[in-house]
Amino acid sequence: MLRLRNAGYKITPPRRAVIEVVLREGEHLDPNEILQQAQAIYPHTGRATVYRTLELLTTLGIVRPIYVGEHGPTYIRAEGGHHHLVCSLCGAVTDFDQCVADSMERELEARFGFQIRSHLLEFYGYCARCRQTQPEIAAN
Amino acid sequence: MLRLRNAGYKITPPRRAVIEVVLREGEHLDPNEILQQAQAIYPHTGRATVYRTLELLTTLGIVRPIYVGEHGPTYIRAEGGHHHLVCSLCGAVTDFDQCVADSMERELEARFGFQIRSHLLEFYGYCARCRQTQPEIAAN
DNA sequence: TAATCAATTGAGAATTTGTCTCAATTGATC
DNA sequence: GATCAATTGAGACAAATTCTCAATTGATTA
Ligand SMILES: [Mn+2]
Ligand SMILES: [Mn+2]
Ligand SMILES: [Zn+2]
Ligand SMILES: [Zn+2]
Repeated sequence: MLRLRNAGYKITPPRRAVIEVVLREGEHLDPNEILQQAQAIYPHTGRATVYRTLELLTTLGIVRPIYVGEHGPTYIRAEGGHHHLVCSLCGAVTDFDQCVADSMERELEARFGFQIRSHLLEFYGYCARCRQTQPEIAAN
Repeated sequence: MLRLRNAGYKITPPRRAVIEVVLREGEHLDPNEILQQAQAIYPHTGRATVYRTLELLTTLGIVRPIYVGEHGPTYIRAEGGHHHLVCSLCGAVTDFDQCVADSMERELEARFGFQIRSHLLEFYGYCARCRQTQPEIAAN
């Protein structure tokens, strides 16, 4: 909200709604779900505006699209870090906490002149359940 | 290739083509680009087959979709790790080498019964160039 | 508070992506 | 070389995303 205003963008009802929805804790929502939930808050919200707002928020580093599991992109808050264990078979995503990435930020910023705002650390493999049900694949 | 055969799948010309294209070093290609390049190798390659092959390769943990920059999903080889610095403004992706993620694998595997095959570590923020050209946004 | 105006919006059309179907083909095994 | 389930591609279909443009509105100013 403040970030938006500071960057010179207007605060409008549909933008408020989209932001509220996407920043709700623990959500990994696709654009359609975001549209639905935003309309529950501000009924007039249009589809195009949802896409436009997601793009804007991404640009401002407030949300981030992640592509995981079978289908389309999903959006999560960018702030801080996200740490996922992703199953390549069933697409299940498990969050975990402790993360060792912050220790690298300073050096990367110095080396590349990059200003880091957040990160995403994902491990890919096979979840406990898929290892049981489909050992042939997990094995090889 | 061996992974495919071991998992009981046939080795076919379009599959070969898609694999060759996606595994080419440094490529982050979307399905359409993959189709184009695969057709340069094996002209008959069809769109549906590209999608089917990408899904299969993802399932086998050979490639991984990532969602970076403005538009749709992009595919990269999964093997080992990928380490990206992603600019939220211009979408530029810079690779870097040293990574501290491997040190976490053992513990996560033990804790979640998960079999880890690879990882993706991405830092988001603003690249040196965008910090210069659009200080208003990078600032706030 | 009222006027101003560039930014923003939403409906629907248009386009782009991704999925499905099914008859024809083919890789692997024998 | 014969066999057969797996795979393929064309094109229909469906879903996701972007575009267009007239109408509206948030923020700033008088
Ligand atoms: Mn998460
Ligand atoms: Mn890369
Ligand atoms: Zn699983
Ligand atoms: Zn940049």
